[in-house]
Parts: sequence; structure tokens; C-alpha cells
Amino acid sequence: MDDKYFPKKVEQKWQRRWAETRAFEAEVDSEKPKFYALEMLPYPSGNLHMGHVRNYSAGDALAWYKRLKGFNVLHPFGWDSFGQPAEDAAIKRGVNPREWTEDNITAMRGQMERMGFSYDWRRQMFAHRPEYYRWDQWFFLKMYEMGLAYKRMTQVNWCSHDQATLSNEQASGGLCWRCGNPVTKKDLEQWFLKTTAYTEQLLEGLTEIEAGWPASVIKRQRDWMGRSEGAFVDFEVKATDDSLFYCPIVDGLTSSSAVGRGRIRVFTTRIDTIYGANAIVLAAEHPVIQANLDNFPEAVSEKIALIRVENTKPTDHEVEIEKDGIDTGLSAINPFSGEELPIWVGNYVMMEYGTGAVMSVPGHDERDLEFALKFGLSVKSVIEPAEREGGGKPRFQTANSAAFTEYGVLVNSGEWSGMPSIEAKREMAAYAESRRFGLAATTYRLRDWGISRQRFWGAPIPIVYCDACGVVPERPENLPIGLPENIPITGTGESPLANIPEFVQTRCPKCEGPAKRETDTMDTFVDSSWYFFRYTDPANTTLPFDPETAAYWTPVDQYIGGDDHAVMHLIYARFWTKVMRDMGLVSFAEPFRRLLTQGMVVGETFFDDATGKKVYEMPANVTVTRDAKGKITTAVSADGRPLKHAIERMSKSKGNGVDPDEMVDIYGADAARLFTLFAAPIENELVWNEAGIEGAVRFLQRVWRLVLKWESTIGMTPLEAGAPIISGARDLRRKTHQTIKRVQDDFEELQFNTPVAALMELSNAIADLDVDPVMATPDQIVAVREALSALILMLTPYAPHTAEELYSVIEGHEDGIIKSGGMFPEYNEELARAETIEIAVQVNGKLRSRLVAPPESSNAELEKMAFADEKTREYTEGKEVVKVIAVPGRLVNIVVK
RNA sequence: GCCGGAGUGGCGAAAUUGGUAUACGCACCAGACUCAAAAUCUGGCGGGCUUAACGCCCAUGUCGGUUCGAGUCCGACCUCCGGCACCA
Repeated sequence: MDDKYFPKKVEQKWQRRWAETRAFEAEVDSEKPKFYALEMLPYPSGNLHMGHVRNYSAGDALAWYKRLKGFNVLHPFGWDSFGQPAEDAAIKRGVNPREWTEDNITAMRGQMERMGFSYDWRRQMFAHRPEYYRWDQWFFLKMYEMGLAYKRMTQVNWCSHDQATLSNEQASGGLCWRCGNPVTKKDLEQWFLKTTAYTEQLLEGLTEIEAGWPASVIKRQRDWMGRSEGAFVDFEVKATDDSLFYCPIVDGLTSSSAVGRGRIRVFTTRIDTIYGANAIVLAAEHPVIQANLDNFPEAVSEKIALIRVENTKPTDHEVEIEKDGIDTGLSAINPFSGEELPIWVGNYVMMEYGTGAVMSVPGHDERDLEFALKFGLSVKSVIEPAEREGGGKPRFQTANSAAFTEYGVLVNSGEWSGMPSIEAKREMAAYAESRRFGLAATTYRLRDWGISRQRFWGAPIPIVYCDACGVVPERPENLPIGLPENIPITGTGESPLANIPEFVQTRCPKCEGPAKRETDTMDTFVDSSWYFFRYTDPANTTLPFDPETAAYWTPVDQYIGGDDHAVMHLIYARFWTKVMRDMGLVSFAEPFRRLLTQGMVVGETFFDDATGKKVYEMPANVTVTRDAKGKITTAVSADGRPLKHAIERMSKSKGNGVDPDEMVDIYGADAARLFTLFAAPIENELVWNEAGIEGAVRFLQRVWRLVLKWESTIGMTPLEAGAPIISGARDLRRKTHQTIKRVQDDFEELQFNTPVAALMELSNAIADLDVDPVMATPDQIVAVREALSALILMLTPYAPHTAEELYSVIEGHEDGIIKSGGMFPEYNEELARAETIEIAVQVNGKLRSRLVAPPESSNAELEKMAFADEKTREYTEGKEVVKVIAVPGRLVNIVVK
């Protein structure tokens, strides 16, 4: 054993040994319990950053822990290697996207290996390779067959900066998820996957996984599905001239036989307020409006066109959009009251939600009120607060007050007056249904997943257009439909594949006649929707994976990644799994039993106040002052210039990234891993602090020196389970077993930071045993040996290289921990038990004294000791004792008057 | 605006879920070793009062409440962070 700890030497040695011994290769083994540990796959940008390191360090720690606990652990890795950056590089620098991607993967793979993560590299998947994406295409064909894939004209979310279409999830907040620029709308024919067919299942499934997922992610998914219960109500259109106005059946809402010509259907969650309706307001895109554009007076048509154009503009949520609209001149009959209501077009009604038509009730809806006030429409109150506090009459709505949007009691509502809202909602919907002009209904915010991308670097959609046969799916045996090599990529927003005749021109799979290929490729989120199943059977050439093999490994027991995928990847993957279940490939519906979302790694950055230029990436040579809350108020550089301070996500592009390779070079992979897990709870944001990692190295060095000190002594003494317990060694053995329990309990709770503190305490305890090993008694040697052995094994998840090396020193062989049957240390309750414990003595709830007692002391004994205690007597003497509370093992509280 | 989450030393953070607040680490201070420095080791380190010791008082964003006892539970407020955003 070296006198000093040389991380690089140890790390290289064990990385080689692990590869030679195939230490982390796992196979189906029905004798052992399995554990599937999975981290979200990265995009191969070419650079590993500290966020990756944190993510994979946590996953690797868990994988190691489970191995040491005797599980058969599947821990695979792969690359989300389709996508835009490769194409951007091709456009900007003329490189080949495939070569660029492969080079990046090679570079990052090297970085990953230097970190020493325990992956089964044989199972590596690459989204961009035909062996993988042929199965994307295979799934697409299956879904097409099942009626889950379809094509339609739509307004897509369009990012003009990236020249790319985006799904709703990717355009959340009106901003592009990748570049952050505002999203506009564009008309395009697109392929969709019917995620909406699974909305209810996706919602119900959340209750099943709720316990193992972060509450925030569950909540965000629920919000994203946006279930809302209400009713459809059909309003009959009263046109000035019936022959001119056509009122088509609203698409997709034909389930009710009551809908037909001459009616407009609205969706409302507040049918109880229907007597307060003053207008019907339609989206500019509503079919009734679009079908009749030519029939409106010119001024009206122009206004509608204007609103439509405004709707396609980027949305800026900082600024509230002003209500706008126009009276169409049409009117409709309120089926409840018989009242005639004007039909308006309003910019605040969205075609994508509900039916694209609302009944405007300004007395009880903020938006409708705003609209009514702007255009001078009448406002009527039809709901009163149910409880009249103080017995006074409730205040009536006036036109200028805020809308009363809560539930209450109906007024001015004909025969329904006096009924509470909740009851009225149910009864009025039922009434509408019986009269065939409405029905109770549930609508969702979730929409189908648009997967078409006018991009090159993705899996081609395996569809052929034939003049004779129309839209024809490819034959599965023709897969993969490969991407052509060496083609010009322009980035104009059109599908690059459309310009490649060799790709486009093909034969119809049905009639063998000439035909054209679909030139759009799939959203890359398709690749990541099922990759974790491919890991179970990565070489399969007849199916995406063998169902039986997958049945052994899946579902994933623990998934770890960033919460930025809460509503994209994590909804798509759940959807895909449900589809696979319906295809008979898997037998469950939820792919991830437990989910852990780790916080971002951020860096403190300082800018020169005068020039705005970044001057210091790390705060090492910056002097800062902080306010009472610890926030940095001023920062000054070493040469006295004032600096601006910012905390931002670490990345190479921001220039504040700490390069993992550099960390490994200076401190070693083990220290880097240990520090990222110790510095903060895994779900918190981690502010990178260079000094902290030095603490991690120091700790590893201390452990190294401890082993060095005891090496020769304990090497000669076998560890005997039943060794006698004598005096000094007793405390160390107790500490060892208490630590085992703490570390184990915390790992089960996925707490990675607190076990490190426990291990540091144990290490300090061994060092505190101030004995020259040569003079040590046998029981001391046994205790030290046990403590060191446990310490090293428990250190493995954090610092596997160092642990392997030290373990080989103690055990005297070089097989590696896993191959030599190393297990997580056994916890012994008997040894962990304290002989004496400290009991707090409180008088009137204030700590006044402490006493030492046997842990099994009864309440009566504790009380007796407390009253006998001199310090306690000072506070109780001469006072009336009202009450005594004793908590075994903890405290005695004496209440005196 | 609506919905979540969080406020504990100079900093990252612990606290067996109502029972001895500040574990562990970072930074800092002092000492030992050294010609010196680094490294290492030892000690100190929430605030206040007290000449010092013994000790006492106050401290988990603020103000109340429940309780023998509150960082933890309840109510109101303040601040910060995140999510959603005209969803009818």
C-alpha cells in the first residue's frame, strides 16, 4: 500500500480491474432479487458537465448500495443522440451529423469512464443508430395499426429561432423549451400520437405511483392533463337569414345526437350561472366563424381576421393581453331562459380548449366581466353567497365590482332560483341532457402528441404516399427506413429529406407502383419513451425487446434525473408503456416505480460592473459582503474593481462550468463524486464550491492513513464475530453498528448526504482510539478491523475506487468487492445498544440538568434520579410539583408552581 | 393572478417526525511541528451578560395559539424560489 493516497493511480487500476472482471455486467438470474437503477440518458453534446456528474453519482451510489445488499442490479447507460444540435452543427460548420454525434459520444464515454461509474456498457444504446431507431419506426407502425397514429392539418407551435416545430409540452409557457425564444403558430400537416386516448389512465396511474414520486412532479402532471368537469350546452343559432349561415358540427364532439345544424356547443364548468349569460363568445378559428367569413359585413370579417393574426403572435406572459372582440350580428337562444344572446368573436377564447366557444357570464367570471365592461355588455348577478354572515343581506354585484366566482345559491334563475350551486350544476346538466340540448362532460387540457419534425437528424416516419393507394404504412420487414448519408442540410424549415430524390422516390408497399416517402422525422422524445426497455435486451433483432427478459428487469425500480422533464419525457414514457401494455409487450402500466429529481448544479459568476464582462468564474479571488440573509450584496475583485454577482446553471456555454475532467485531474473522481453527494441534499440546488471538494479529498486521505496505520496489525488478525468485548473497544464497536444502521436507513430513504456525515463520524471515532497498533489489545484490533471494514464497504457507493483499494489491503486479495462476495456490513442491534444514555432534565420545559442512566431505566427510576439531582433541586426546592413527565430514553420534565 | 415548496450560525446543512437545536463539512481564529511555508495534528467557533470561572438570558423569517414541552402542529403575515398562465 502506498504511503500516500494517489487518486489517479488507484482509479486507473480499478477501472481496469472492473473491465477485466466484468464486474458490473448483469444477466437475468431468477435466484436473486433484481434492482433496476436508471438515470435519464444524456444528449451527447460532447461535454460532460457537473450536472451529469451529480445525476450519475447518485444513480451509481444507489446501484452500488443495492449490489452490496445482494441485489442483481441492472445499471445501463445510453445516448439520446438524435436531435437538433447535431443538425445545427451541420448547418453552421458543414460537418456530418452522424460523425459529429459519434465523436461526441466517444469523448463523453471517455469522461464517463474516468468517473468510474459502474455501468454495464454492453447494454449501451444509441438513439441515432438504425439498430435502435428501426424499433421507433416499428412502434409507429403498430400504433398506426391500432389507430393511435394519425395525420391532420394543424396549427403547430413554431420556433423561428430554431426553425423547428414543437409539441405543446415543448412550447410550454409560450417559449421554446430549447432556446427560450417566443413560439409562434404555423399551419402544417402533422403526424400525431393519440395521447388523449390515455388521459384518464395517465391521471389514474398517478395515484399508483404517487408514493414513490416527488409531489411536485405528480402535481405538474395533473395540472398538465388539466381535467375539468362541467357540461356541454348547445345554443341554437338565430340567423338573420337561415340560408346564409352554416353551422357545422363541431369536430370531435359528435357524441351527442343533439348536435347538428344550427347549433353552437359551449363548454362550461358553471352551468349553474347560465341565466347570467349575456353573450356567446367564439374563438376566431371557430368553424362557424370560418365557414361564414364571407357572409359577415366587411368590417366584421376584417376584425376577425385581425384577431386571428394577433393570436398567432408570440405570447408574452409578462404583459396581460387586452381583451378584444367583435359582435358578429348573429344571435343564439339560451336554452334555459329562452333569452336571445349576441354571438361575439373574442380573442380570449381558445379554439384548442373545450369547444372553442364559451357562454359569457360577466357576473361570475373575471374574463367575461372584463370583456363585458370593455364592450358595454350587460352584467347580471345570478349567484349569491350562500352564507350571510351577521344576518345581513348579501351585497349584490354591481357592474364595477369584481365578479363573484365562488359557489353560492342561484337567484334570478327561473325555477332554479334558491338551489345551491353544487346541486344546480348536477341537476341542470341532467335537465339539459333530458331535453337533448346538453350533457355533463369532462374536458382535458392534454392534447395529442405532435411528433412530426421537419428535420433531418431523427427517425424517418415510415409512411409512403401512393397516388393509387393513398397513405400506406411501410412493411415491417422493410425497416429500418434509413437516413441517407452525406446530404446537404440547410436549416430552412423544410424537411431536408424532401430534397433527396433517392430517399423520397420509392415503391408503394401495397401496389408496388411509384410512390413518395414521408419526409418528416420523429420527435426525439420518441427515442426516450422506451429506451429503458431496450436495455434489457439490447441486441434483439426480431423485436424491440424480448417480453420475458423485460419482465424480469422492469419496471424501473428507481429513476433519477432532472425535474425539467416532469411533463415532457415523463408523460410520454408513461403513455408509451401503456400502449406497450395494450400491445401485449409488457404487463404493467407504470414504467417508473420511484422517481428522484435532483437539483441543478449552479455556479457563482461575477461580472465586471463597468464592462459587463465575466471576470471571475469562481469566487476564490473575489471578496464579498453579505446581508443579514446571507445574500451577496457587494463583490470586489482582487484588484479592487466592483463586480456584479449572479448564480446560474453551470454550463460550458455560460463559461462558468467546472470541467469534470479537470476535477478528476486535480482531486480524483472519488472526491468529486463524494463531494457532489455530500454537499447538499440531492433534490436541492447545489452551488459549486471549490473549497468543498478539498474537504472530500481530506476525508479520503484520512481514511487512507487510518488503513495504512492499522494495515499490518489487522492483517494478522482474522475478524471473529464472537470476539470478546473489553473496555475501550466497546465504544468503537457500538459506533460501528450505530453507523451501519444510520447509513442503511438513509440509503433506503435515498438520502445521500447524511450517510457521509455518519461515515466521517465513524472515521473520527477510529482515529480517536489513540492506540499504537503494536500495543493494541486483541479486542481493540478486532474492533478496529470491524470498524475499518464496515467504513470501507459503506464508502463504496461514494468512492468506489478508493474503497476497492482499501478493501483489497484489508482482505488481502485483488478480486474486487463484488467478485469476492463483499456485502454491506451486518447491523447488530446488541452491539449498537448504548450502555448508558444521557437523560435531559427540564424544569418547566427548560433544560436544567443532564443525567446519565441505563437505557432501560423505567420512568419511575428516571424521576427518582431527577429529583435526586443536585442541579435540578436548585430549581424545584420549596416549590409545589404539579406534574412530572418522563420520556424513556430521553428526558424528564418537572412542572412546578 | 392562481397553485406548490422553502426560510435554522459567516456558508452548505443535521435534528430518530412533538422530546437535550446547530451533528458532519467548509471558511475563519489560536496553538503544535517547521529556519519558513505548505501539508498534518490539537483546540476554539450562534448572540448577549459576567473580570474570569461557575453560570444566567436570548436565539430555527415575524406575530399569535395549542402543549408539561414547538425548528417540527395550528392561524395570520413577511420574504425568497419554482410551476402554470385568458383552460371557460
